[in-house]
Amino acid sequence: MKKYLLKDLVPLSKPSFRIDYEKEVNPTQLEAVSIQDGPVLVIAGAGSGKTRALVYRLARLVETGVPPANILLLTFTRKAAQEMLRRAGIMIGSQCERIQGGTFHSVANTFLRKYAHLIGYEPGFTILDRADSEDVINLLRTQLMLNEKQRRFPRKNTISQMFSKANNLMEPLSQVIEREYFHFYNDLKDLLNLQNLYKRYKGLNQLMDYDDLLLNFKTLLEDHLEARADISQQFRYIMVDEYQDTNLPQSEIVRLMAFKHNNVMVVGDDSQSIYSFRGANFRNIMEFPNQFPETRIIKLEENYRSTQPILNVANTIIENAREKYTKNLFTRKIKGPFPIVLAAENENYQSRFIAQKVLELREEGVPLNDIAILCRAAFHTFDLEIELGRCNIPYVKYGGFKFVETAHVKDVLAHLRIINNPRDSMSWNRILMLIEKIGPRTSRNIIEWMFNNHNPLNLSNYPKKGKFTDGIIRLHELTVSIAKNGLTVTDQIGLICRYYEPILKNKYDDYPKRIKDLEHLQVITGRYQQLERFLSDVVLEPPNESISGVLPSPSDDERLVLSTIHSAKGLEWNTVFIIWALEGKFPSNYAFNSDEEMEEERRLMYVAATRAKENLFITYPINIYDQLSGYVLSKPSRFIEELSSELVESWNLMENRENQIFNY
DNA sequence: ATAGTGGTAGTTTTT
DNA sequence: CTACCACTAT
Repeated sequence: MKKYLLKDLVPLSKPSFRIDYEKEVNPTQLEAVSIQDGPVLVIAGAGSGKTRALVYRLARLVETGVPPANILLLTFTRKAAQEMLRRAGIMIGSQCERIQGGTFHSVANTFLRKYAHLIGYEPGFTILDRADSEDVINLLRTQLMLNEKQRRFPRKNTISQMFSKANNLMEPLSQVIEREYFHFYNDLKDLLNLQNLYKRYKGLNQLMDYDDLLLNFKTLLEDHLEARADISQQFRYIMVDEYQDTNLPQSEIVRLMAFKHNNVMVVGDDSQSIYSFRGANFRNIMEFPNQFPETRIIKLEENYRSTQPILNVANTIIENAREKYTKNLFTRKIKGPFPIVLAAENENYQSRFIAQKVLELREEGVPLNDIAILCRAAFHTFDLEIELGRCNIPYVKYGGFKFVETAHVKDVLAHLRIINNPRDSMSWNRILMLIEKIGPRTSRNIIEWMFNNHNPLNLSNYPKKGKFTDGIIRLHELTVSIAKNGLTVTDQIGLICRYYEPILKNKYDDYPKRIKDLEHLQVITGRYQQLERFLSDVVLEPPNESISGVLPSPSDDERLVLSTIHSAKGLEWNTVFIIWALEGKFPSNYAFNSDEEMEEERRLMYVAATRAKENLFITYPINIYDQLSGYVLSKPSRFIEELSSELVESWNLMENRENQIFNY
């Protein structure tokens, strides 16, 4: 008798997917992708396809029937979130856009406005960026007359860093000062006083700084069960990218948001932790399984990005770390050019080398936007930018000063802020001081008068007259005209600019450039219907490009990338140049105080090196006089000195009449 | 008393 | 390029 084999039943519970996950991701990635419930920790080395894993998991969750609105994706920038959602959307169709995504700060902002009343705030509160909060601190410091003392009181940005460190580590200020700012320990009393005053000021004026967004959100979740339950139910699946760079308040927020279900997947790489100045600690990632007991841990170690010679360099850099990390990268791309280390005589030679090499690479077919110049600090590229300008090489710069941080843009924004939040006396102060004959004293008098007895927006009644009276009346007319209903944000900015332009021309010699910036700002507002949304976004998700990149034709998309290493996180290029690999620059002078900081510099170098796919150039100028330390810097970065000659090729720069570069 | 100005020194990394 | 201080002008 013939036997006929009956196949196993296809289990009903196994849904059929449109995407063939087995084919699209490797077995380890698949494991991460297909876990649906419970806490998961993915340790993902550089270039190991962690974004891919996240994107496929998003798609898979949606395919199994999880409503997109119930998924939250927390990333470092909104751009990263949007990119992942876009990719997931392409695979499975449109509904992915309903997945919520963004930074901790932007999610906190959304819910703090929704539940503002629960923690004693109005939904229209103003968010302070770093410069704003420094301004407030400065104002209060002057009022306490702390800067008139004989002894040296810390500067405003130092104070703000102290406060922020205390918030992000959730430690008392005294402890932070004792450990990291011991030389100011004598001022502890005044600093504590100032800290209290600062808190009170923010409460009275409906202000929150970056840290408040996190801490107030955490408090909201802790103290208000109904809010916590709402939020936890809404986000039944939470994913967090770059988990090694989250700090204590952030990990608490994750824990609280997930309290109903514990469906949390975090992805990170302990050897890429580069934000300890913001309170992040790479050991936190190891704490995750303690916070969520049933955690499954998955390690992604195969690198799909770089060639073996580049990985050899990267692995060596990280192997020399004091503390051992959890993995070692390998790749199947065995062959590739050796990374090149190049010493230049001075900074300008370094710049000229890069410009020339970039043009050569372009000739060979590498598009400009597949080449990046990475630096430790944004100002390290100043000389290079001049050289690129001379050679007509278009570029974008990421990191460093942003255009929303420039004085003229802040001035205009301050006028908008008082419409949205009339109690924001920091912005009032800023715009009043722009009026002629109004300085700190008069500004303070006016603000006190406004808040004590009168409607803040009715400025023109200010009883005291002076040379400034005309100016006050004009400001009042402006506030009335922009507060009218039915105006778009763009209209409002237009009115402000008309009022502000004469002031601007008076204040700056380079006003034509600044007027262009303001026009650019007006264009950006075209996307916004709500003033409040615009004001939050400007602080939380500012256009990442620095000033210099904004102006030259943005339509031209083939541009060389200049970026700080911090801003290069998560990105990759065919060719990467790491510049200023010099003791004192990279590692930075500031890192010589402690081992921990030096180790972070090392991880920074690791991050930089692992951005490269094919070509890696590490360059440094020698014999540079550093005004800051008073030393001549001439030692190549320790991270480069450690690399043996089998790992890298050394080049020397020589000049001949044609300025050609020869292999040494 | 308060506003405005000019000179000098110090400049990391980001939400 | 900005912060801070000292000085001058009103």
